[in-house]
Amino acid sequence: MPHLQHPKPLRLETFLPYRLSLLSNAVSGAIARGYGDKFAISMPEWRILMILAEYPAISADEVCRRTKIEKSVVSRAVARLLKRHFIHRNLDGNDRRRSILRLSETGLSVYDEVMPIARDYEKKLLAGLDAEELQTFNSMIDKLLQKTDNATGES
Amino acid sequence: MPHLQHPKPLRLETFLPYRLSLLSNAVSGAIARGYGDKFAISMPEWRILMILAEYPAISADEVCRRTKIEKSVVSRAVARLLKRHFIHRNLDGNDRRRSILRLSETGLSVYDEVMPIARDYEKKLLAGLDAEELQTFNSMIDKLLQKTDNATGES
DNA sequence: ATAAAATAGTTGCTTGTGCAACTGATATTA
DNA sequence: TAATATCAGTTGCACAAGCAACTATTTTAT
Repeated sequence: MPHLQHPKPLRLETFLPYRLSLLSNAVSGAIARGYGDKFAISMPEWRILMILAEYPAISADEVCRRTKIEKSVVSRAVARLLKRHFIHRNLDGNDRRRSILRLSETGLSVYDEVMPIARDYEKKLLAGLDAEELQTFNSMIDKLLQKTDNATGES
Repeated sequence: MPHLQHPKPLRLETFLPYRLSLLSNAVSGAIARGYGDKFAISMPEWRILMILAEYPAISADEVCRRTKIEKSVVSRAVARLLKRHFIHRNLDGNDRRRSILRLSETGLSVYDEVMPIARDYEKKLLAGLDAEELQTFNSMIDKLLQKTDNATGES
C-alpha cells in the first residue's frame, strides 16, 4: 500500500489559524484556571464581570455586543452571577424589555481579587519582550481583526 | 444605588487573552466554514487530515501529540474519518496496541480540495502586511507559545 | 517469571456552546 | 389604530469537548 502524501502539504505547525488557536487556548486556559479554581467562575462569567467593571449599568444586550459572547451564553452566565449575588439586575424604566446589570459589592470584590491575577499573568507573559515588538504584535492583531471583521461582517 | 466601578479596571478590549481569543475564533471560524459547508468535516477532522498529509502512516497517539487534540476527540474523529473512508487504519505489527493511520485516495482528494482554500484564506489574511511585521508577529507567537509551554508543562 | 506500571485507544458522562424557536415589549407602517 | 416588524432576553435542543474510567497490550522492576 502506497503512502499517500501530498507533494506540498500545508504544514500544520506553521499554519497561522492553528498557531493562533494553540496560543489563545494556552493563554486563556492559564488564566481561566486561576479564577476557575479560586471562585468557580467560567470564562464568560469573568468577561461579564470585567465588562461591568468597565461599564457599570449596561444591559445584557450591550454586554453581548461588547464581549462578543453569544446571547444565550450571556443569559445563562447572568443567571448564574445573579444567583451568586455577584451582580444586580433592574428593569430599565424606559424600555421594559431591557434590564440594567451592575456589579454588586460581592461581585466587585471578586473582580478586585481576580483582576490582579489576570493582569499579572498578562504582564508575566509579555515580560522580556521589547516595546517595539509588542507594538508591532498588537497592531498586527488589530489589522487581522479588522480583516476578519470584513469577511465575517454584515453585507 | 451607587454604580460600583473599579477605579482602574482591566479593559477587556485591550486584554491580550481576549484579543487572541477573538482573533483565533474569527480566523479558525472562517476557514472552518469553508470546509464545513463543503465536506461536513469538523476542525479536528480537518487537522487530522492535514497532519496525515504531512506525516503519512502515524499512530493516533502521534496525531494527538502533533495536533494537540485530546485523545478522545482524536478517537472519535478517526472513527468518523474511517466510516467515511477518508483514512485507513492498520494494526502496527510491532505493537498491537498501536495502529497506523493513513490517508485514503478519497481522503487525499478531500485534502487536495480543502488545502488551497485554507492556504488562500491565510494568504489573503496576511496580504498587504509587510514582511518584517509578519516576521515579528510570527516570532512573537513562538515566544509566547514557549512561555505558555513552561507554565502549562510538566514539573 | 511474575507483578506492577505504563501506554494506545475507546467509551461514558458531564459540561459548555450556539442555533433556533419562543415570550413579552417596543417601534414602525399602513 | 391595527397589523407587522423588530428587539431584549430566555429556553430547548443538538452537538462538541474534556475528564475519568476502562480494556488490551507492552514495558519495567523485583
